[in-house]
Amino acid sequence: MPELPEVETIARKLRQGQAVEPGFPPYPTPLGRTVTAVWLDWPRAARPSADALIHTLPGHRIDSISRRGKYLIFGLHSPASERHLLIHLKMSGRLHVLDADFPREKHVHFAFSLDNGYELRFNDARKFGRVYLVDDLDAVTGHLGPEPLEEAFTLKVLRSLLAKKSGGLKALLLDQSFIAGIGNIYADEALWRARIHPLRRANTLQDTEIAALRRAIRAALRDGLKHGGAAIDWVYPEGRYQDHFRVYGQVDKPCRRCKTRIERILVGQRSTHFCPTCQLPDVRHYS
DNA sequence: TAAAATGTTGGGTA
DNA sequence: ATACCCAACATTTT
Repeated sequence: MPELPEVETIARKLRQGQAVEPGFPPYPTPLGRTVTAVWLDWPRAARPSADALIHTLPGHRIDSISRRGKYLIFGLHSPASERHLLIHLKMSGRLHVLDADFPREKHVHFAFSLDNGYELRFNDARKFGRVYLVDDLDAVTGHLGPEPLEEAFTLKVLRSLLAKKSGGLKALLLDQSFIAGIGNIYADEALWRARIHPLRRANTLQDTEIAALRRAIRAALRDGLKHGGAAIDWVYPEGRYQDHFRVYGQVDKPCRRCKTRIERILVGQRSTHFCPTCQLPDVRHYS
């Protein structure tokens, strides 16, 4: 579900003890708290296993909350070695910190009891989400491409990444090993900002287009972050970025640059929205 | 009722 | 190896 801006927003709110979603009460930050017990009712989501989480996690203190790509990372205090709890929200995952006395909602599948009477709960209606307990972070996040908002994501880096790929750009932007954190919304928004057609082949971009794409990706993600992410429906009912979409879900609405009606096509089973005028396909270079 | 949904993975094919 | 397609995962919502 959530993409980079939404996951980053969740990480920030968890660190600060702010309600992740409207209607939920504030809570003390889980930072510095020790996990005292693990409850779960959907073992298939646990990696390497439900047993590993239940037996290993209690006693560990949460020392940091961060993000890599769309993964939330809880850094655990572990004198001997590094240890991390990672959560991928996939399509419908939500995180709440609530008083342990507060009844667990229907779709809560993991509850991490903390030493202050609160629980970190993973609510996941579609059950696509995953929870990992690992020593080596790279075992989970090692395959991810660069973080698009970091300094290291330079024009040079993007240029060399694109040069190796001959497929269409939309599919490539959704590939987490290419760039980490972009999903269906921000891929479409970035391509519109860059004025590049979603089916344009990656290795046919001119240098000015590569620069535009890099700026567009960063601008779309930053804009999303600025608005607290996008709330599409019940899945992530927080954020206002949905009020600023240029193309995502804007079928038949006028393009804000040229007034052409926004179109929707299917690319690799995913809805793809674009302006057929501003993002004109270059007949020599698109698939 | 059918279709679609902010995501990933694994299998098959060329 | 790369690209591309499809099914699968499981549930809710329109």
